[in-house]
Amino acid sequence: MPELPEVEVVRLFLQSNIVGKNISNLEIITPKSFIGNPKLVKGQKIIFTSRLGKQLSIHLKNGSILLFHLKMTGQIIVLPALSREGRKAGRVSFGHPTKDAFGDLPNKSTRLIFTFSDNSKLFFNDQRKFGWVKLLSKIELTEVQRNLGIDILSSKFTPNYLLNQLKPTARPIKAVLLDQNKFAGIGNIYANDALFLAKIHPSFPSNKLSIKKITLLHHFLIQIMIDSIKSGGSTAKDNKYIHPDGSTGNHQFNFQVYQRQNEPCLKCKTKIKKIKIAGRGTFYCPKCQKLP
DNA sequence: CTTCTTGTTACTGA
DNA sequence: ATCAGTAACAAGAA
Repeated sequence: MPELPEVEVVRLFLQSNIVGKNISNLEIITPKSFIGNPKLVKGQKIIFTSRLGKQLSIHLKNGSILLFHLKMTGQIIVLPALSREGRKAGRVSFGHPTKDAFGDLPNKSTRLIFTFSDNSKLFFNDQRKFGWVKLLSKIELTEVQRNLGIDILSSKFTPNYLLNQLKPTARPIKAVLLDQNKFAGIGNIYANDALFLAKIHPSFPSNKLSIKKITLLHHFLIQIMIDSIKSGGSTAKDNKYIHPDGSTGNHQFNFQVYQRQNEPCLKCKTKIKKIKIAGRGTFYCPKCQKLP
């Protein structure tokens, strides 16, 4: 569920809240969630964060990188050294379950716990265990990300790049937009809504789009990512996305067609349809997004 | 009980 | 070899 905007909102939070901290401990509750040698993160200082598509990097002092992929239900939650109760009582919460907006932590979905030297903590929660954290060298990071396409917010994502990626295939445009090897960061929410904004039918053959439509699509893809980041990302139905402080995003209130099947189109009142493309739920307005 | 959902990868078949 | 479709993964909701 977390797509480019959600991962970017999390990154911005981490950039201003955990950079400079030292990792004093890493507790692995679910082994499959962590790939690498956990001993190598201990004592490491966090230098900066970065993001490519849906992947979030935390760069450590020794040059290695903690790479996060939240997949569908991953969460990153940062708790200050003192819990709310702890602050009230003047006690340190260390060693005890910590209560907050999201309930007790660690909880059933907690897979990893990073503890910092100031006793604040970072929890990696992931209900379905599809997400992961990898400890990588710079070379390994390059290798892992070698096949990822251009990030939508990169200056290299130009109308011409979009055109070149759409040209070689007649697959439905929506399926092509979801291909992370072509474009890093687009997921189901923003693929559906960007196509609506550009008035393109999700089944339209990728290689048959006009230059005009491609230019429009390029504009709206960037626009929707920026708008969503400003709104704190999308906390949707059945979506586990929250900010690291436990608050929710607000872009779900701006959904155009995503998860709005049978509701009226915001532009023409026509009932939004739901179909399946490449095995994924696909939402569109049959009047605003016509096939030729 | 079964079916559906999601992002990504591995696999399968054309 | 290349491309496209789908099972698999996990857990919970409907």
